[in-house]
Amino acid sequence: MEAPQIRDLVQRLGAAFGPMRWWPAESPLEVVIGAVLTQNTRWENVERAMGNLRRADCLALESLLALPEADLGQLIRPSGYYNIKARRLRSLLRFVAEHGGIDALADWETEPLREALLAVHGIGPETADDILLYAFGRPVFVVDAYTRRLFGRLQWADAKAGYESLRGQVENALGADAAVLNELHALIVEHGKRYCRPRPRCEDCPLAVVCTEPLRRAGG
DNA sequence: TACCAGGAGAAAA
DNA sequence: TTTTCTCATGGT
Repeated sequence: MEAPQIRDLVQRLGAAFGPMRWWPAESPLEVVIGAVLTQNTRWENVERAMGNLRRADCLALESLLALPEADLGQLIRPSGYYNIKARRLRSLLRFVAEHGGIDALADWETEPLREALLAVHGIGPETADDILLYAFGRPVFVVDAYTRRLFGRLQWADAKAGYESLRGQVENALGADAAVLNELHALIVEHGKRYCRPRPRCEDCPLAVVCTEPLRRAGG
């Protein structure tokens, strides 16, 4: 994977799809919530769960933490894994509350904040980086299933490449530019949704990437 | 019916 | 240390 290739990818996908303006949320707290709910789950199902929270007037830190875990689980049920996600979400929200809320965390340096997020139960590297990039505007790249699949098909990285390796390569190539890293990840997801899943449409793909390998879960 | 989705942690090997 | 299993709803 070379820097000019990655910059070219941003250019081509940007020309094909236009600006993405991610993350699809109304506030940093909604980014935090959505980052947990979208773990291994279609975004459409996350939206159903977010809708339930909104209708229950539970999109604020205090109201969410006031909910019993079982009740929270029922509200987020459409996003799947609802028992696990209710616990993870409460762990994350407690972390936010204990450190003074979203605005207070915004004052943290990126690396300490990343380490602290990773120490929260249920927050792995992808979820932490979603939060860093889309809630706090930090220059980190999010490596997700779409990214692994596309980079694999472009033969830029083998399927076993580690999360930090891929993240580092992209960040080194594009520099510490949150706006560009934001756009690239959003464009990769858009590409995946339009041309890879649920049904491959390689004939229309602006990257001319062909789905050669079976459509199995890539990496982990 | 079977498979899959913008992961992460626990358990098993 | 690495691999496998588990969690779960909703769409195709």
